Amino acid sequence: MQRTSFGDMACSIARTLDVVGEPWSPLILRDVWVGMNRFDQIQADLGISRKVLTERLNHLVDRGILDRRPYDQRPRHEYVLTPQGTELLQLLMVMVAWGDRWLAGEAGPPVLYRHHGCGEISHASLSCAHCGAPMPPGDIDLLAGPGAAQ
Amino acid sequence: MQRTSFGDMACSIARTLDVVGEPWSPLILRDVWVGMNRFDQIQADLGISRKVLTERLNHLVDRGILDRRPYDQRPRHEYVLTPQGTELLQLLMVMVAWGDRWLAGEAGPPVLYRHHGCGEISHASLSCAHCGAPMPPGDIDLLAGPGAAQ
DNA sequence: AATCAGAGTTCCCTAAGGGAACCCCAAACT
DNA sequence: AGTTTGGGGTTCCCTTAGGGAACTCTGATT
Repeated sequence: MQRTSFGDMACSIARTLDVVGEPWSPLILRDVWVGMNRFDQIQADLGISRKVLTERLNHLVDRGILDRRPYDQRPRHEYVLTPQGTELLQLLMVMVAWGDRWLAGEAGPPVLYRHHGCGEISHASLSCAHCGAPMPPGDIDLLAGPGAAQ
Repeated sequence: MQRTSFGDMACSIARTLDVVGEPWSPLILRDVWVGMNRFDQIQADLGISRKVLTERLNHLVDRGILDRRPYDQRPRHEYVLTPQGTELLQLLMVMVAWGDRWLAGEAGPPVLYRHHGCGEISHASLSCAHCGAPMPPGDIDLLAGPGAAQ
């Protein structure tokens, strides 16, 4: 489709999209997260075309999000999250929180999250990494950073 | 490209992708967030094809993320975030945090976030909406919810 | 009347996704 | 030994979405 590459933009949103912004990628990460580590498992679960799944897995491995490792003498591998990939799960958690809130409808959320810390069903919300207080989008000023484009 | 629709899956990640998962959509929201509210502004800033921008804007308006409103007697409109759209910015903030951490490189992050609450340069991290403690992805149990597929 | 500017349309071309069939390889039957 | 099985992909063709440039429409403005 001769798609524009986002990787070269001076924008961390665009750069992140360059890694996991392609169709299916977040869903593949979700599957790996919940223990579907093998090609055929993921393919069957998502109903994704095998061709596209191959492309996405290769891309995620290339970008350091997934690790491909053998689990048998035969040429069999499974995919696991790298530390970088594990941190990406935060993005999925926020998507879940938003989707649960606005799109779950009558039936309610398809999956519930229980927080180990307090043992309660909950969801993710954003807080300031510095002071720990809530940090909604409106409570932020944007300033040019060192990597800003000229 | 006869793309599979994610909207019907019993998964809040897939449903959220159905709203903002298409190429460019998060970047369009970012632009609107920082005050680029008009078609030509966004088009010039992103370098997106006008055709695709039209499609994306219509989709985001249809899904209740943006509001299209006139600002002149002439047929001129600008796009603003709805409450639903404003909450989606959390997703962008997490993308920024991740991209800043893993992809900013030597130059450092292109944009800095200052939190109103504490006045410090910071970034978003996830906490439990129930108890307020940090909630990394590993500290969560997933349980079937009421809207789970059979 | 002619021009202008914002906000799209239209058209063509290329490339990406879907889908089904096919392939490769090591192990496990028979 | 020969065949089957099953994971993990390739290959091929078809359709459709994105890129890009040109064109249009509509009220101002000159």
